[in-house]
Amino acid sequence: MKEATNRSRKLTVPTIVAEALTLLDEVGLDGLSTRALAARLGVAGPSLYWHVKNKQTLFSHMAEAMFMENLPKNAGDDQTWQEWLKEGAHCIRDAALSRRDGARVIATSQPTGTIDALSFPEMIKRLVDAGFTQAQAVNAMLVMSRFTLGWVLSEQLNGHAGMGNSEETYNLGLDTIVRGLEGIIG
Amino acid sequence: MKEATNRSRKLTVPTIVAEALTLLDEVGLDGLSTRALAARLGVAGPSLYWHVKNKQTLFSHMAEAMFMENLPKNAGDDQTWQEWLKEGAHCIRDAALSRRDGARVIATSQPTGTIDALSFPEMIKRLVDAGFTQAQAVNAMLVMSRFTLGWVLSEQLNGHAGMGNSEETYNLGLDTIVRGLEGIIG
DNA sequence: GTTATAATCTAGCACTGCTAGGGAGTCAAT
DNA sequence: ATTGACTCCCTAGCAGTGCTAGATTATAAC
Repeated sequence: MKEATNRSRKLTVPTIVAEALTLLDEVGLDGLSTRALAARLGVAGPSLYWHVKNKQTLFSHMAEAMFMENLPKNAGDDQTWQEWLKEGAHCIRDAALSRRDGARVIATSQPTGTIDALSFPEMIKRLVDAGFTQAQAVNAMLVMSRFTLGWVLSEQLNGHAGMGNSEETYNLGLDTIVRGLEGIIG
Repeated sequence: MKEATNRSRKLTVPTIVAEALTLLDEVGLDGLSTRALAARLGVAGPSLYWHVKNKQTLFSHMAEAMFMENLPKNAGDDQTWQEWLKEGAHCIRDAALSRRDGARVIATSQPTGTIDALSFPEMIKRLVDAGFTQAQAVNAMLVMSRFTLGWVLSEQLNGHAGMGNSEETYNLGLDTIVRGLEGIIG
C-alpha cells in the first residue's frame, strides 16, 4: 500500500523553530516538551533529533529567531549614540517579550547569539567614536544588555502583576543608565 | 527487634534546605533531583513532600537562605545613600554567587523573598530622605536589583569565561547606575 | 534495477516530579 | 492498658521527560 506520503522535506530547522515558538506561546517553557512539538509537526518524537542536537540547542535557535524578528528599525546614522543604545536595548526587550517566557529562553541560551544578533562590535565602535574607551564601550553594552535581560526576566516572572512592570518604568531605568554613561565622557 | 531508631525529628525544612544547597554546589541546578536530595538526607524520595509542597517552593526556600547568609554588614547610618545602595546590590550579587547556579535559583524563585530579605521598604525610605520621590526610589531599587540579577545570571552562565565577568566590571556598571541616579536629584 | 544516503520510524532506557495509601512511632485521654 | 489521633516516613507506582539504538522507508544517483 503505497499510501501517497509525498510529504518529503517537510521538516527543516526553521520549521521546527517556528512551530516551537508558537507552542511556547501556548504552553510556556515548562510545558514545552519535544514530544508535543513533534506531534505538532506531524512527526514522531525522536525525529527532531536528526535536525537538532538536543533541546538546549533548540532553545538557542529559538532565541536567535526571536532576535531576528526584532532587529533595529533605524539603521541610519542620524541618531545620537544615546538613541542608538536605547533602540538596541528595546530590541532585546522586544525580543524577550515577543514570546511567553521569552526572557528565560534567551537567558538559558548561549550568549553568543545574543551578541551576534545585535551586532555588538558595530555598537561598540559607535560608542568609541563618541568618546568612550574600548573597555568603557564594552562595559556600556554589557550594562545595557544585562540590565534589560534582568528586567524582562522579572517582568515575565511576575506575570505583569508586580510593581514596575511597564514600558514606562523600564524606560526610566534605561534613561538612568544612559545618564550614567553620559557622565563618563563628560 | 526494637532496633533503636531514635532518629525522630531528623528531617526539618532548614535541614532539607541546607543539604539542598550543598548538593546544588556539587551537581548544579539541572542535576538537582529530589531523589538525590532525599538520598543525601537518608530518606526516601517522597518524604520531602511532607515538609515542602513542591520543588518550586524548595527553590524559594533556597533563595531565601542564600539571601539570609549574605545580609548587609553595615547597618549604620554613617553611609551615603550611594554607599547604601551599592552595598545592597553587592548583597544580591554575593547571594547569587554564593552557590552554583545561584542566580538561576533566585531568578526562578518568587521575587517576594528577594524584596523581603533586603528590606526594600527601608531602602526606599532612605532614598526618599535623600530627595527622590517615592516612584523614583522604587524605580531605583528595581533598576539596581534587576541589573544585578541579569549581570550575575550572565556571569554564571558564561562560566567565568566570557568578557566582563569580574567584580571590577560589575562595579563599573553599578557606578554607572548610581551616577545616573544622582542626576535625578541634581 | 540497484545502491547510497537522507529522513523518519518503533521500541525503550533511565530518569523526573509527584501522588496515593499504608504503617510505624509518639503522645494524650480514657 | 487500650484506644485514638496525629506526625512522619515508607513502598508502589503513575505519567511524563530527554534522548539513544537500530530498523525502516523515501528520495535520488547511477
